[in-house]
Amino acid sequence: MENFNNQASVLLKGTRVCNCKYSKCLKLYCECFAAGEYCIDCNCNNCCNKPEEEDLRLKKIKAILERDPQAFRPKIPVDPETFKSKAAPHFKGCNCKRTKCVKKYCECYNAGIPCGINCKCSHCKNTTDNYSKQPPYIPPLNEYVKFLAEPLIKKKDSEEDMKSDEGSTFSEEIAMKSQEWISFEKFEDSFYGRLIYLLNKLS
DNA sequence: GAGTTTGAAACT
DNA sequence: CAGTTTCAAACTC
Repeated sequence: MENFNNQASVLLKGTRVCNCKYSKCLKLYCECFAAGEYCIDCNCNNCCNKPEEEDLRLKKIKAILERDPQAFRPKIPVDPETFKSKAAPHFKGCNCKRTKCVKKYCECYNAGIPCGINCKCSHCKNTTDNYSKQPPYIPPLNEYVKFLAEPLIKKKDSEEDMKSDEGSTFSEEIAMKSQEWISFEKFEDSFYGRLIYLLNKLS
């Protein structure tokens, strides 16, 4: 936990730059906010996604998580070594209707991954045969996100959504994941570590 | 660079 | 939870 808090104390900034005008960078529309990062050197207006507005920022994060405990879970599997998406399905899937998933409006196409079983798109051309045979992508829960999301899920969801807790333990679930997820889990550890650290400051 | 299109996120 | 609105990025001209 010590190491994890040290990680959390530094909100690493990626290469993204947002241009938000109306969201104050406190909604998931903002790429930086959605990634759990402060806006640094962005082109945004009235930005509140910065250390000076931390109280407001944390309230917004908490409100979003109340609505959807998975909201800040990375939707695209990312290899932290290369920062490139891995060949696994988008967590939520896309819902493209007009672009056939061959333009960057499509989150899957934009991430360089084919659409998969999680997608609800129409007339999709962003597919591969191999890919459609893959099982559903269920992002791994690490100890951090379990700590964060469990109370929210309990409050929000029905008993059937909780049954995985009764069955296989968290560590067993992780053990069942294929080797390719390991680097992604490390990525999540870092991301959720920061997030939970911030949430702890709220309570 | 301005205006349009698009689909995720947010809201009702 | 389905329909609508808001939003910022992608795209077109």
